[in-house]
Amino acid sequence: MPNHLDNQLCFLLYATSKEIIRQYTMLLKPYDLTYTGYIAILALEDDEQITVKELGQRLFLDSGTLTPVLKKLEVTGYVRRERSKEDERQMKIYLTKAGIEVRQKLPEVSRQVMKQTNISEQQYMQLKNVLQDILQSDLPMKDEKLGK
Amino acid sequence: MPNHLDNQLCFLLYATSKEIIRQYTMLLKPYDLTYTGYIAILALEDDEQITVKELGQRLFLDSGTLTPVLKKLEVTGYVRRERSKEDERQMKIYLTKAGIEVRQKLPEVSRQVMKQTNISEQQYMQLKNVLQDILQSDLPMKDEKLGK
DNA sequence: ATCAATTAGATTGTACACAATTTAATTTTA
DNA sequence: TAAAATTAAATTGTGTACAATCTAATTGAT
Repeated sequence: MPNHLDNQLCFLLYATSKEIIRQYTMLLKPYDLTYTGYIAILALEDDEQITVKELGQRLFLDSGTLTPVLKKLEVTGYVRRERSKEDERQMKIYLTKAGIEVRQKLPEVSRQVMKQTNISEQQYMQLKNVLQDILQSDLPMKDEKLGK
Repeated sequence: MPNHLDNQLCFLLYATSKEIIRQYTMLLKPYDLTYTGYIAILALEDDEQITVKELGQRLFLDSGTLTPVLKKLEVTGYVRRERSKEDERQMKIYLTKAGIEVRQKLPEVSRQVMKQTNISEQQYMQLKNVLQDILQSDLPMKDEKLGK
């Protein structure tokens, strides 16, 4: 880690996040899942039907990212997508039986990656707390010109 | 933050990293810089000529990502790229005068983003230490099948 | 010196990420 | 209630990421 990047917290976050996601990506390949598909499946409850919008809020992703991911998960057989009858604009997303089954195996993947990072329980909690703080410190959105 | 993602440290890292990079991206637009271009410029020293490979090691990026970024920085006028005379395979990258100038303005961008995240000095240091630990805990590479 | 291995960077292909636009459906309002 | 505004999802366009392949240059081993 060199020179001016030394004190860049953002760069550390960015690089660490990428490294860890690479670990997940490798371990998820046998399930035919990418990291994005993985978090989408984790975000769905067993008997829940949610819209793309709500899923996007949980994952901090928009329809531009989610639509192709969900289409691929549908082809793979882990989710189904159905036009809502109450509001035809909405797509209802839900896990298939295969989706529920694969999700049960996923905690093992996560455990394995965490083991590799080799961080202590204390560090884990510190990290979690700080990150949650930052994420909740509602940062400005792209159209957030004038203060509310 | 919902259900099974609750305890996912990786997801927190991923989401926080994206949010902060979004802040940078907005503030970097006036300089015609993306976040990737920004870290590339930060990684270059004033009178240094480094290869794409070495820059990639500093940034955890490969030539597939860096080549187009560096070409764009060249068009914008912040860096120059020259074939090395000692080894024609290598490209030597270095900052132009404009690149050196813009880099001097960049700490202000970083300061502004950090201010928005609103984390304490103590949290900043905690975060930095843990992330450095993880990043240095050399995680397996893609071809790292057999030990050692 | 020659041919095989290695290396650097570029290119290709796949998969996000996200802004901006589009389309269709729903809601609001005059 | 008809037109205007809003909304949800999809689409389009740009810019990463990264694996895999390719090309050209260099190094190594005979």
